[in-house]
Amino acid sequence: MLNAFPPDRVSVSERIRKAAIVLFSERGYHGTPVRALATTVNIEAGSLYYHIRSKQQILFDNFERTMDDVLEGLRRAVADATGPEARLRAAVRFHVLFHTSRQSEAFISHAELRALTGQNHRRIVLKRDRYERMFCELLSAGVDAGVFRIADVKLTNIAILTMCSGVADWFSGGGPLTPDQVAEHYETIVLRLVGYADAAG
Amino acid sequence: MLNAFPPDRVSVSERIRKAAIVLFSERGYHGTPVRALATTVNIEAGSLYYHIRSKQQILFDNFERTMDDVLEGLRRAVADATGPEARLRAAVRFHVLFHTSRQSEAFISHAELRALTGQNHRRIVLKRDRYERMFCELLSAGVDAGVFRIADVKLTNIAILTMCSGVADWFSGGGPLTPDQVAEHYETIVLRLVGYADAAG
DNA sequence: GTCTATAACTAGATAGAC
DNA sequence: GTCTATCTAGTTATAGAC
Repeated sequence: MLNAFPPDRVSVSERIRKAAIVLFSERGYHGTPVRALATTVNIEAGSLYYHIRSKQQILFDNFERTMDDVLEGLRRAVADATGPEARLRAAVRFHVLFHTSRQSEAFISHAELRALTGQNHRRIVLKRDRYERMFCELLSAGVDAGVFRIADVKLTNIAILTMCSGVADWFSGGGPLTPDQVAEHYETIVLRLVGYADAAG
Repeated sequence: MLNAFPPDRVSVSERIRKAAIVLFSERGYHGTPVRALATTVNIEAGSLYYHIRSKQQILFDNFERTMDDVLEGLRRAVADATGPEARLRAAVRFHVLFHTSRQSEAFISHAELRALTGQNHRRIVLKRDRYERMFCELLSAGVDAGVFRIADVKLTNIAILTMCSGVADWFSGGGPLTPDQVAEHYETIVLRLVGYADAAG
């Protein structure tokens, strides 16, 4: 049987990227020496710099990729759904599944935001704000349509987002629940907390 | 008018502790050199070690103090309340107010858990687990009494806790809402998401 | 109780051989 | 494309003068 991508065909750059995701999520950016990255990909520290510009650049590239993917993913998820309930469900489902399937990257994307410097930090914060606004508009739409009862939309939005992003903190693939089951529960929970009329759960 | 504690009566140890809370929350434990602590309290780096054992000890002491206070606070908060609804309300209220009034400490207590070493880490995780169990029992009590409808108590518990702890991430004293108002909103949100019958909000 | 000086080590990053 | 060697700077922590 053909295998188009045997393990040793994976580029060193890609292996560095993956190693950084694991190490940054486990020990934090400042807690991870570049030598630890080098050891993980079985090269010497000096050799890393043939592939990377700086440690900060690895972090920023990971942020940008993750933010772009989550923004695009949310856009697609809600585009397929009609009506405030279905659209919010789709958004929560997507958000939760993203935070289980790309758990470490998602985790880094809020835990290590402080570690981004200057312009890097500003650029990522802008993308995060865009994501929050997209989510917030789903709530407002439901309120305007009279199907959600929300006292403070911005507060409820951030409450929902921190709750759903928290999945990246505690989810375990070896745990009792599959990503799908977690997503299902969170859909119910979120619909309840926005006061959706038919949210029996 | 007498002032029993003029600013310069505050011990250096105490000023180091406070400085660490601010710096660790802003830059992270690994992102904060001990020299930054020294600068903040206007002494030289070497002088710090007359007051502290190690940087790690500062972090651990802060964790232990914060965890002890939050555990004791939760115990008192629910002790004053009767019935599942009132007890859960009191718990959420306390949790949110703790995360606004002692925002930086609370923030560190989940953001920097990874930075604790060996036995320090294990001891704090045990306390965190105790807190989670105390909270979880409030949910179970409501389910047993037939006033909460919860499909998965453990999942709902962690969803609530991550949501409420998230307040330490985004709350701003200069923002539009007072701590009391945030607590009020969160009480409503939580009662809704546990399916409390009378949770009109 | 704070200082200066420094030990002992680690950090991120570069240079040049191969 | 990876190596070794190294630079410069920064790290936590200690020692001994004052």
